[in-house]
This record gives sequence, structure tokens and C-alpha cells, in this order.
Amino acid sequence: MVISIDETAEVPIYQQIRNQIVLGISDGRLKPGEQLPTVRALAGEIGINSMTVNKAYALLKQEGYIYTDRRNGAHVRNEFTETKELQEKSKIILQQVISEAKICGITQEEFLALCRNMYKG
Amino acid sequence: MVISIDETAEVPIYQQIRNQIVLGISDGRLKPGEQLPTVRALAGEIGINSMTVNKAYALLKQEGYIYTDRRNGAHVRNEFTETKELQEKSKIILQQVISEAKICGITQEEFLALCRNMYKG
Amino acid sequence: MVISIDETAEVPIYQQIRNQIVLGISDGRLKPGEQLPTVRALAGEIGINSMTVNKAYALLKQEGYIYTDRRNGAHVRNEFTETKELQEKSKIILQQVISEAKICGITQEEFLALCRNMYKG
Amino acid sequence: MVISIDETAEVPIYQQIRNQIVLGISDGRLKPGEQLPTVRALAGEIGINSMTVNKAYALLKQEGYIYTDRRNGAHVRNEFTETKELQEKSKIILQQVISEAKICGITQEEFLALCRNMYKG
DNA sequence: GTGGTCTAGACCACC
DNA sequence: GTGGTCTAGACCACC
Repeated sequence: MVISIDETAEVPIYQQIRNQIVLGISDGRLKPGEQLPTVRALAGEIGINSMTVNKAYALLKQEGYIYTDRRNGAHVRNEFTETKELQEKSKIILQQVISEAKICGITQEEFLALCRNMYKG
Repeated sequence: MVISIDETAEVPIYQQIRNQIVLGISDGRLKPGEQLPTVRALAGEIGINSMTVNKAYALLKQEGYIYTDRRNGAHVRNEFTETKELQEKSKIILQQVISEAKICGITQEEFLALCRNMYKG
Repeated sequence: MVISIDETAEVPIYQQIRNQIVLGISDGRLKPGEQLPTVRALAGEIGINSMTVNKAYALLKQEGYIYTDRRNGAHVRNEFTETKELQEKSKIILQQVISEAKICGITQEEFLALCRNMYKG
Repeated sequence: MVISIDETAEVPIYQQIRNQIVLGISDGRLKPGEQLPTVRALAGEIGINSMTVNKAYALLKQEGYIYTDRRNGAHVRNEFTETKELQEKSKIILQQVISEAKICGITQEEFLALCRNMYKG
């Protein structure tokens, strides 16, 4: 899976890496148990410092998306605990996006269609 | 409309102000054309630096939610151009929320139900 | 509150800092809402790199013991959510300590007395 | 006694082996004088490098839980010197667990009840 | 070879 | 002035 960084974005690089890996897991480009590139390999590939990749992996690990060990590197988790509940933070973000959608004239049905589209991807 | 700030949140204060005003516009607590408090008044009310409020208003203006003129202060826009299109940034955020929803076992229908709920609010 | 680091210990420095601050909170040397030293100040005082203190604070923040913001520095949380439940990790550690206690001939009552003593402190 | 390793845990494998053997001794699954599997046998059974098992055994020997001789392999100690005193390291760990318990609202009596329960096991 | 820790030093966003 | 991010580079524990 290719990870591309937007150097100009306000989102920190380690967060961008985290986000893209979560996306990869959710859409199946990253399989359960699959090995991620090593910290150094990914850092080299993207052209950034390995501490930054380290931080991204530490975050993903803490959130339960991956596990790491010193023998075998980083791997996508095999089974995800189905909390069936969005994090509070994510709910607030979603409400915020919806408020913007409403203001720019997107109807509920149009918004749901957009979500359906994204759910497939 | 009361603006409440969470000092402990990671979201910058100017962003919190911006978010709450957008929410207020979308749910009708702020009417088209309605005058917003002056920068100084709002800063005093919240108990923060007025530069921070200034930054929030500048952002809202740049995003087209409000307009300002030197005599009459800041007002909610009268008519919103129905772009019918989310900002690129918001689409990315939405995709991110959806990816997390999928991973934690929320089905498409459950997610849509959540959105419908938020659309009403 | 004085933080003292054991350079020879196997426990990472950032973890030692975290541990001592949690101890300080639990025994009342650090009051709710109290300001912690700034990252740079603590780093200078201990004689270590500020990134290490940063990491300790980030961990404490993530665990909910403190909050940080760029205006006012780091503060002890005002109210702790009373989960009334040890983390799974801590339970395993406790079971391990108890197994060692049993082997070296410490009776249940002696162990409980030790715990009572530590609870007061 | 079956030794099970959690590859995803942060605790090093040699430490996990050491911990489980100490647990086994304390709850009687491993009898005084009982022979432990050979390094090679255990390594093969678990599916790890025998250097790792070696390290675990060396640690257990150094802590006085087992003894080894070249002909007969590793054995659980016959009689444990009742030091009646926890290792300094374990005391610190216990104090740490207690501090976390206090912060999350567990009362002294609740904590003692938990310990009593673990002492039986 | 792997991730984890730490340093010395820089720059940035927020306020 | 504050914490947060990032770099370049080193060394360490684990396996």
C-alpha cells in the first residue's frame, strides 16, 4: 500500500500516516495480520524521519489497529473488537461535517447517498 | 447563542468558536443576517484573548459563513450559495470517520441511521 | 514535587516520570488542577532531553491523568472518572506480585497489612 | 504445565515465560524439586528461539526459583527460603498499582478483597 | 534486523 | 512562553 504525505497540510505527518493505514484496513487493502513496512523502510520510502513513522505506529498500536514486536515488525491486528460504537470524538466530527453539509444545501438523502458511496469504497 | 469553550480539548479555541458558530447557523439558532457579538464582547464573555476571536471570525469569513463590515461588525450571511458540494477537507474527514465506523463493526445501515439522527438535530 | 530518575533502571525515563506523577496525584502531593512544571523546566531540572518529558506528559494525557494546553502548560486533571476497576494490565501485575509474595512465605494477612500501609501513604 | 505466549504483548517473551513459571510454583502446579522441560524442548513446544528460554531460565535461577545442573537439567527449588520480604522491585510495582487503584476510586477494602481473591487462586 | 528510547537542536501553532 | 512536531543520528533490548 502506498502512503502519500501532503507536506503542506496542517495535519501532522504522523497523523496522516495513521489515517491512511486506518483507511487501508477499512477498505481491505491491508489484510488482518498483514505485515506493515518496517519503520525504517516506510520512513525511507516517504522520505521522512523514522521517529515520525515510529510515532504513527505507536498511535496505531495504542488505538488497537496494529501490534508491534521487535522480532517481526508491525502487523495489522487479526481481530477487531466490534465496539459497534463510534468514539465520542468521531461523533462530534461527524455532527460538524453534517452541519456544513446542511448549510451548503445538501439534503439528507444526498448526504446519505454520499455516505453509502464511501462505505463501499 | 452561548459559546462554550473546553480549555482542555485539543481543538484550538479559535476552531471551537468557528465550529460552534457553524453549528448554530446550521440548526437555526443563528439566523441569516443576524449580527454576531463584537470580537471584544465575545472575547470578554468567554474570557479569552480577542486575537483568538478575531482568528475565528477571519476563518468564518474566509469560508463564507459570515461577512464583516467596519461599521456594523460581523453578520451571518444572508443567503448561502448552495454549492451542494462538501469542502474537500470535509469529505476527507467524513471518509476517515466512515473507515473507523467500518472497522469497529458498524454496518452501513447503522451508520446511516446515526446520520439521519444528526441531520434532524 | 521532586522527580528523581534512576538512570540505571530498566524502566524507561519517560515511564519513571509518568509513574512518579501518578504516585504524586494518588498521595495528594499533586492537587487536582495543579500546574505541573513546564516540559522544558522539568527537563532542565532532571537534566534530560525535553522530548522525553514531552513523551511522559503525552502518556499521562492519554491516560487521562493530566491535560495540557499551549497557553497554560500541563495541569493535573480536576476530576477523575471513578472506573472502580483496575486496568486488566494492572490486575495481571498484581497477581504476579502476589504469586511472588506467596512463594517467599508472606501470608495473606501479612500481604494485606503491607497493602494497607501503602494505601495510607 | 503449559506455557502460553502472547506474541502481541509488550512483555518480552523471556519475561512471560519467567512469570508463568513463578505463577506455576506459587499455585502448586509446579511442585518443589519438579523437573522443568529442557531448554530445547520448551523452545520447540512454544516455537521460539532457545536463547529466549535460556534467558528465562537464567533469570529464574538468579532469582532463586530454580536450580540447574548440567546432567539433570532445571528443577524447581526444593525449599524456598522464607525471606518474608518482597523484592524491592516488586514493592515499587505494588505501590504503583495501589496508586492507580486509589485514583480510579477503588477503596482500601475493595482492593484488599481483590487481593484476598488472588491469594486463594 | 526489528521496534523503542533518547539526545541536541530546530521550528511551529496557539495564545 | 507554552506544548507539539520533526530531524539526524545514536544506542539498546529482543530475538
